[in-house]
Amino acid sequence: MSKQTNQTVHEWMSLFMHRSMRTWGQFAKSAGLSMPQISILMQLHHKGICGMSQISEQFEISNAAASQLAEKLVQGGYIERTEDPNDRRAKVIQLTAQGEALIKKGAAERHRWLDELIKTLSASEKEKVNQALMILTEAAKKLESSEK
Amino acid sequence: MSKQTNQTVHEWMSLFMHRSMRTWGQFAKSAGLSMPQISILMQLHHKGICGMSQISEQFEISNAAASQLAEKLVQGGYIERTEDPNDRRAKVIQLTAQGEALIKKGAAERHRWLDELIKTLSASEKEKVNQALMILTEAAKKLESSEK
DNA sequence: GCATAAAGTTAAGAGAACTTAACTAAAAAG
DNA sequence: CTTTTTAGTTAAGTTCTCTTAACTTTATGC
Repeated sequence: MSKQTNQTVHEWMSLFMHRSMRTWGQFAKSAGLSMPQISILMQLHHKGICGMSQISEQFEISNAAASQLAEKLVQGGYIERTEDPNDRRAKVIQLTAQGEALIKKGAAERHRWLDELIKTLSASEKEKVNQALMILTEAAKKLESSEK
Repeated sequence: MSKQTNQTVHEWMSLFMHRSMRTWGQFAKSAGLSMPQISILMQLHHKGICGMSQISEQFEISNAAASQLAEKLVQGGYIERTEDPNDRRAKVIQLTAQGEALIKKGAAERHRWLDELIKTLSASEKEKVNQALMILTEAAKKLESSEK
């Protein structure tokens, strides 16, 4: 049964990923940003606030590269870069209101397809999907916090 | 209730996307390929076979760009480019065995996290997730075929 | 305190992905 | 059959990312 579930999850994931990656690429282009830039904004949306080193670790790029990407995002008004009060060598970055708005808009575009999908479901199917994804989200959050 | 389901789906999706995008980036780097290159391989994995024009449309790049990317993938042995027998102007590309293997390996790496996630679920939770994702996958396939 | 390590920035240059423009070859239109 | 359109490639040049190396500033180890 577990084998079965893995299979189902993988299939859904492939389908979903394929679609989402294209959508993000198109959105990035329309916003005039590159994928690496969008990725950093997404990371900040997810984490809230981040040190520069965390960025370079997460994306496996050098500090220099992270610094340069951040600089462009600061120039564009998407993020704010401030000194870490606990360690004056370190800088922390976070989304500005503009950056937050951009990511939300991108998410909304990606959501459109899912919403279309959900519309085609019956009420009981919706309920099943709802429950299942709540279970998965909960489990993912637990796993993530235990990883750290 | 529909509102609720949308909300749940969006939350799961954000979490999942954030993780998957990083994983793909890391995989691409470890394979010595760029994201655009990996994206094309994924597209081919999904569609099976593709004309050049379809590539440039899907990724919203010029024909020239698609052609250059394809050339590199041919050089690398990941795809095969042949003349379309129905239209000798056109070329079609498809994954080689090597390209197929690469994409499968990447998928497997991304699946690892999901499998960990599923392991933490109870049997009844697994069953719920299984059913729900089967519903979604089915709906997505229907939607996709009706779009064309 | 002084040497060493760590966080980040800057500069220079390599490499990749685009674009436009010019071109080749085949199909469609007339 | 000639003209025009379509599919794709090639070339030149631009922009962006990323790396290494040199540097600044702050923290840490002894």
